[in-house]
Amino acid sequence: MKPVIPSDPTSVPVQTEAVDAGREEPSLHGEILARLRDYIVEGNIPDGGRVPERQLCSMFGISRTPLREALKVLASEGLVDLLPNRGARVRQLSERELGELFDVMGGLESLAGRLACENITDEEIAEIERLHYEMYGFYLHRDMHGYFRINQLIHQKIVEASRNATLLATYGNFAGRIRRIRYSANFARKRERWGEAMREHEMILEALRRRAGSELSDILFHHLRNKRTAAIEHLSEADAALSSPVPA
Amino acid sequence: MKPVIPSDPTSVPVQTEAVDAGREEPSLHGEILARLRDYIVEGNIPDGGRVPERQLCSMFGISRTPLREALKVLASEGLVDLLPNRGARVRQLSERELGELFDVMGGLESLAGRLACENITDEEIAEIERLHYEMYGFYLHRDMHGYFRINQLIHQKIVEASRNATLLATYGNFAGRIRRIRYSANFARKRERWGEAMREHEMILEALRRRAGSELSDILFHHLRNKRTAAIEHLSEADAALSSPVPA
DNA sequence: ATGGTCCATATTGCATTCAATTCTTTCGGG
DNA sequence: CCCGAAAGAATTGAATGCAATATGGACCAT
Repeated sequence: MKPVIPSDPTSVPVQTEAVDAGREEPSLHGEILARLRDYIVEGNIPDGGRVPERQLCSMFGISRTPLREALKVLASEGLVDLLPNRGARVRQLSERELGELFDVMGGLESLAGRLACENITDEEIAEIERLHYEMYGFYLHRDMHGYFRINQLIHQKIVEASRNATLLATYGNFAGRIRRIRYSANFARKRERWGEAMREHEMILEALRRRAGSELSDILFHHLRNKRTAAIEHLSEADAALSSPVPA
Repeated sequence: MKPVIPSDPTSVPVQTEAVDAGREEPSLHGEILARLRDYIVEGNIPDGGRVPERQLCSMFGISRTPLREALKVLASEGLVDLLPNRGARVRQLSERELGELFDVMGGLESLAGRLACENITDEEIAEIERLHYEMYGFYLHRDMHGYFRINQLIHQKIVEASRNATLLATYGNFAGRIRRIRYSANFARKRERWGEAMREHEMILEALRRRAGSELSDILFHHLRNKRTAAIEHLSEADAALSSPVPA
């Protein structure tokens, strides 16, 4: 008889099944998917550029199968286009699609704001207030980088306060698709837009304090609408400058 | 010589590449993906049931590779869960997740209504009016099946009128995830809810006529909220009846 | 009889392989 | 000198193969 003692108490088999909050994927495929997504979102491949299967395989040290699986997923997420027999290209957003994305983001944030008003705690509001004033500081100092960082954080916090994991995941998805666009330089020429955005954020905070769902919903949508307009104007100008580098 | 006349004006070669509205995927993988998704959405596999790779392979007459790719995509869409080394299971929605889904749907429809007010044509409104009264007829005759069919069509038309292909695609995605739940029998016990829903639809139509975006947005959200409540109550009752078939 | 261990089977994850399509280069003609 | 065609190289899409892990059942000990 060999009283096979169950290894030892410290290596208790963790219950990876009953996790319902956020399902984990410790598989190779999952890791590759995340890494490839980051790689693309971070802009390592130019807009419309090919996604070199073979090269990425050796880069990640894997075979083509898991990479191709990841590509299919990224295609369904809208990050890349899959041209039959011609490989994957990082999807370049037309002006129209960019506008559509911003509107959907607006809808999601609008929803998030409404739900947040139902569920947010006083502590979370206090935290957002803190961030708000921090952001205001960056605004006063004209620190665009700091401003945007906190700005994203505030929006993120609101979505988290909605207590809706599905919404959070969807929001993250679309945020990734937009993040490829560098709209950080938006306020470079449009100072007044920056002030406007700051005022909108005042309204957001104020509505959140009152937990006025419908109002916050409206404010957030229009906030994103304005963001959209600014982003598209910025993009158009950039395009125009590119197509005619030396205007007469 | 053969004066290759450009066929004829009716069969102009369609540009399948420059299509930005809805990109096509004529590949085998794309077809399998669509077929498998339908297969699951239509409920051919029980909730939480295994998705038999090999069996489906022979069923579709393909090898495992494209099927596995499709499964990865369906997992990212939230239709199935991928357990490492243990295969795919059709995702069973907890009550909480179902509620989350309904809320997100509410957010999307809310957005769609707002955008629709900006873009809808008089003809489209007239079409929705027609559908509305047709649905009202089904309501009067207590024809639930007909009612639900037109109901879905109206919501679909509103989303289409938003002129936002991204939103339309996302909406379809979530609709598929919910469609597995049979909530057709919702009004069976709750007649008053049916009347309430009908009144909400009156308000929807009325706001749409006036193109009152914010209002319609609000109405649609609350409409979906009520749908959500009804669906979850229905589900809970069904569960309760299942766990204690013979109440004392 | 019950609980646990061990082994055979089945299934999964990934790598490799092969056919098919596309891209590139080179050659010939105008 | 430029353009077009054709062959070769490279890349993609899908099938198959193999190692690793999970599943199911028989067997043994208590």
